[in-house]
Amino acid sequence: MPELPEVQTITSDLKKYFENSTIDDVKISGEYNVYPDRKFFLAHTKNVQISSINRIAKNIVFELENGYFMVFHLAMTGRLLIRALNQKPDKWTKITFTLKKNNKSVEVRFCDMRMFGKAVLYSKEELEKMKQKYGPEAHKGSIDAKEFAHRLNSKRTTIKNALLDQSIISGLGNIYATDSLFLARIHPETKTQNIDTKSAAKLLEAAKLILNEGIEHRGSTLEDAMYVDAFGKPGTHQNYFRIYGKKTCINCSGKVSVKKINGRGTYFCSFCQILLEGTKKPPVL
DNA sequence: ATGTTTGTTCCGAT
DNA sequence: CATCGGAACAAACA
Repeated sequence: MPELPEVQTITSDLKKYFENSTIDDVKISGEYNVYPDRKFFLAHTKNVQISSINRIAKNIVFELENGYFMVFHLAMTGRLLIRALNQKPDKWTKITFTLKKNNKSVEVRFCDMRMFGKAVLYSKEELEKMKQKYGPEAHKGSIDAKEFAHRLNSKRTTIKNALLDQSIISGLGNIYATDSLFLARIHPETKTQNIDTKSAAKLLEAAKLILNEGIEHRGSTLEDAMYVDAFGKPGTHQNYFRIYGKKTCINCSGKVSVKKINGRGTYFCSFCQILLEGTKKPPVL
C-alpha cells in the first residue's frame, strides 16, 4: 500500500511522540516471523530506548540506543497504529509494542493483512547496506535531470517499470508513478532508452510535485481504506489524483486507457501522453 | 469463481 | 554473467 507520502506521514506521526521513549514490552502474535529471528528481535528491543525515528525510502526506521535499528516495511497492507492501552484489538495485529514516555504508556501496533510487510532488526552495518540499495529520493533535489536520464538510459525496460525500481529512484509506487507520467505527459510504455534529458527533467519535476502534494495531503486512501496514518485516519490525496483510477482525462476529456504494464495497473491518456520514439536508424543503402 | 489490489524479491529465460 | 519479466508471497473484496 504505502508509497513514500504514506510512509512519511506515519513516520512523522511516530517521530513526534516516541523519540526518547522506552520500549517496555514487545509481543509478537502467533507464529508471525520477524528478522533475523524472534529471540534476537525481542532481546534487543525490549527495555530499550528509542533515539530517533526516521524514514529511509519506504522504510520506517527506529534508531535504538543500543546501536540497533528496528525497521518496518509496510509493503501493501502494513500499518503502524498508536493506541491506548487495552483499546480494542486491531485486526491483523502482528506485533504490539508498549512504549513509555514521561511515565505514560501507550501501544504501537504493527498490523499487516497480507503479510508482505516486514519487521527487521539491523545492525549499523546492515542498515548502511540496506540504504545502498536505494537510488536518490524522487521528491528531493538530490538528483539532476542529466544524471536521472543517464540512469534511465542504462536500462532496457519501460519508463513506468523504471519508476517503480527503487534502485533507480526511490519513493514512487504504482499510483504516484502513474500520476507523475501523466503530469509529465510521457507515455508509460516509452522505452527508458528514449528518455532524453529534457523529458527526464519534466518527469523529475512532476514526481517531486506529486510526492510533495501527497505528503501535504497525508497520503492516499483508496476505497478499501487499507492505508491509514498512525492515528487510524485516512489521507486525502485520493481527491487529487490526476489520472490514477479515472475514466476520463482531466486534460482532454478523452477516455483514459488502462493497461497492465509489468503486472501493474497503469492508467494513461493516449492522446495527452506522448510515446517517445528512438531515433530511427537510417536505412543502409 | 475469478480478477483485483498502494510492494518487493526471487527464479527462470534471454 | 547480467538483466528483465513474471510468479510468488497472502488476504479480502467485488
